[in-house]
This record gives sequence, structure tokens and C-alpha cells, in this order.
Amino acid sequence: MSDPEKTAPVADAELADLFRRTSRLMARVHHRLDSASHAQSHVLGLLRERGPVSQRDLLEELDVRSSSLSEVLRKLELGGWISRERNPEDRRGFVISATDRALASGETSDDAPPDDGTNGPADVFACLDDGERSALRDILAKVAASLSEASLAGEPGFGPGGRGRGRGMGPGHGRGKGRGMGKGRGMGRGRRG
Amino acid sequence: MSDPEKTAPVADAELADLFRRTSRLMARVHHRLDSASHAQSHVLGLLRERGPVSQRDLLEELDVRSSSLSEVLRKLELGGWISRERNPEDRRGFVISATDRALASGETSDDAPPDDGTNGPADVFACLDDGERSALRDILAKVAASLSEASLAGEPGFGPGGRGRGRGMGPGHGRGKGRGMGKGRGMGRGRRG
DNA sequence: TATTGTTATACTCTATAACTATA
DNA sequence: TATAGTTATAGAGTATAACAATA
Repeated sequence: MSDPEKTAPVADAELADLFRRTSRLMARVHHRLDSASHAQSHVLGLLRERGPVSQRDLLEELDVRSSSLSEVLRKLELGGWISRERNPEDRRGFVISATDRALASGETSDDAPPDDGTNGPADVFACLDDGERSALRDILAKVAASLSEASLAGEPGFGPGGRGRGRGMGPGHGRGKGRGMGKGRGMGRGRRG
Repeated sequence: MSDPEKTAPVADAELADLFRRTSRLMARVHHRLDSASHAQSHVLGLLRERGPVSQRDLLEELDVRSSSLSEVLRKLELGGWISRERNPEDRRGFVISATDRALASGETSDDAPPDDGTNGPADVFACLDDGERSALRDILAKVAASLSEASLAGEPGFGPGGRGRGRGMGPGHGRGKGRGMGKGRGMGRGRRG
């Protein structure tokens, strides 16, 4: 309100708000309820891009807990979008692949596949011209990079690329008093044993 | 793949992916698990900025369903971050205010208030210079506007500003077969009546 | 009837804790 | 023991459907 020097000083709050709003609208237009990220879509997109990958690599790429990824993969497998095969070289792990159906989808949205944001409704950026598109890319990349560094600093073991994500991560975040268990519900991986 | 005219043609997929990634990182740095939006924080931020507002205005600002907002407000009220008073001029509605505790928080994070993203970690955009900031604002605003139109076209009654949000909204989205009811659980607003 | 809001139900995503299987 | 992964439980966020209260 008092800096008529250049194009106006844009406040962090305004940017944050706009970002949030855009996320929400994107989700909305994408016509699913999703939560600004679309875990399933993200996985599918990665698989389409890179072909089969190990679940462990997926884990690092997505930056979630193994249990979260298990959930996402379970649903994708249930829907017939991915298949899991044991890695013969290390039978603890799996290799995840997109099914033909998943690879073919995108052209046919009759199937209602977990939209990966690259086919139909992804025209959300169509309203931008080339200059705006590259500007947006550069800016987002910059923010993402900055955030990655922040992550590295804040939490022990995190950033992309630096495999050292063991499981340090002290239990200090305080939410989720989860405990449960106690009814012996089979055993790990029982679904595919 | 064949347009070396300007700064390179940025694909929708790349932008979408970058956007998703940035969202995720933002959430992560904000140090909560939140889902790229932080509904509670957003509400609190708005209240801190603008003072008491009607629930209806909040609804338009947040662009969610009334039931979703009810949920969010319920939790905020439970936590003691907001208070709700009936609007004496139109007793159907409520006026939402931040409590003193909520207003005071931000300095004291001992309380672990729902972070509104405007105090500490919101420096996510601090890495951008003035030009980038205004560019980002313009671009996001453009995308958001474009998406709003799409929403308007796709769904009956939606867009911001056009109050006509009745409850048309045909049951065509297929998710949430919700039906329930049938056990007479009191009546609307029973928690405060 | 239209507007404003709540409750019940359902679903996605993520997390922690406990556990299995393999190395 | 260390890795890789699953299941149970929990909780945030959002949605739809079916109301209630008020205008």
C-alpha cells in the first residue's frame, strides 16, 4: 500500500493463498476429490515415465512412509492399474509396473483411471502462453529447490538424492496415537504370499 | 518437441508435476502432515487478517462444501481457536471469530496452534525476487480464473461471487454412496442449540 | 421455497506402531 | 540386526445425502 516503485510488492500471504486456491481449483476441475497431490496419479505418472521401478525407489520419490505407499499401491493394484512382482535378486522387495490398461488410459477416460494430470483435464495450464509457462516452471522449480533445502535442514535425513533416509526421524510430531493391534491378523504380505 | 522458437515449450505434464511437488514440499516444510492446504490454518489466517466473518463468507473464500467447513470449524472450536456466535440479524448464520488464544499464537508456538502459514514457515516464497513474485501472482491468478470458469461450466452453481450455490449439484460424481441417517440423531445445530 | 448450516456416512491420504519375511 | 514391506488403527480433509432452522 505504500511502495509504488515497481509492479507492487506481493505479500507472502497473498502468494500462499493463491497457491492454495489454485491447488483446490485444480483438484476440483480434475473432478476427483483428491487432495492436491493425487498419490495414485503421481505413482502412475512416474511409472508411465520411467517404466517399472522398485517400491523402495518409489518410496523415496514420493517421500512418504512405507505404510502410506503400501496403501496407495494396494488400491492401484485392486483397480488393476499396477502389478507387483517380487524382485528375484532381493526377495524382500517388489518391482512395480503399470498394467497395459494403465498405459493405454489417457486416451480413453471411460475407464476413469486415476488421472495423472497429463492427459485430459490437465489443460489447466492451457491458458498460459509460452512465456508464462516457462516463467512458472522456473519459479516453481526455484521454490521447490528452496524447500528441499529447508527440509534437509529441518529434519534429520530427508532431501532428494541423498539416499540416507534411514529411519532417524524422531517420534516427535505428536499426532496419531495409533497403537491398535492385538488380534493377530495374519502376517505381513499375506495378500500375495 | 519441435519448437525451438523461444525459451522452450514447457509441457503441461511438467508444470503439473512441478506444481504437485511444490505443494507437497510446502506441506512438509510447514512441518505438519496437513494436505497442501491446511484448512484449519487457512481459516485461522483469514480470521486474523479480517477479523470476525460470517460462516457463509468463509464458505466462499475457502471454496468447499458447507459440510466440510462445518467439520473444520467444529475442530477449531473444540481446540479453542475460534468461537461462533449467531448473527442476530439473520439467525440462520454464524459469525466466526478467532479467540484471544488464537490471536496471540504465532509468537508462541508452544501452543501448537494450527499454523496459518503467514508467520514462520511461510517464507517459502522468500527465495523469489519482486519480479518473480508478481509474475507468480499473475500466473496463478490467471490459472485460477481459468479454472473457475471451467468449474462454472462443469458444475451447476459454483463460481466465486455468484452466490447462486443452491444445492443443485446432480449426483453424478459417483463417489460417496453416502446415505446413512435413519437413526434420528437429533437435529441440525444440536451442539449449540 | 430458498438460504444457512449440521450430522451421518464414505473415501483418500498420511502417519505411527506392531509385526513378518528376507538378507 | 538391518531392510523392505504389510496390516491395524487413527485422524485430517472433503464429498454427498438427508436433514433442521430460519427467512
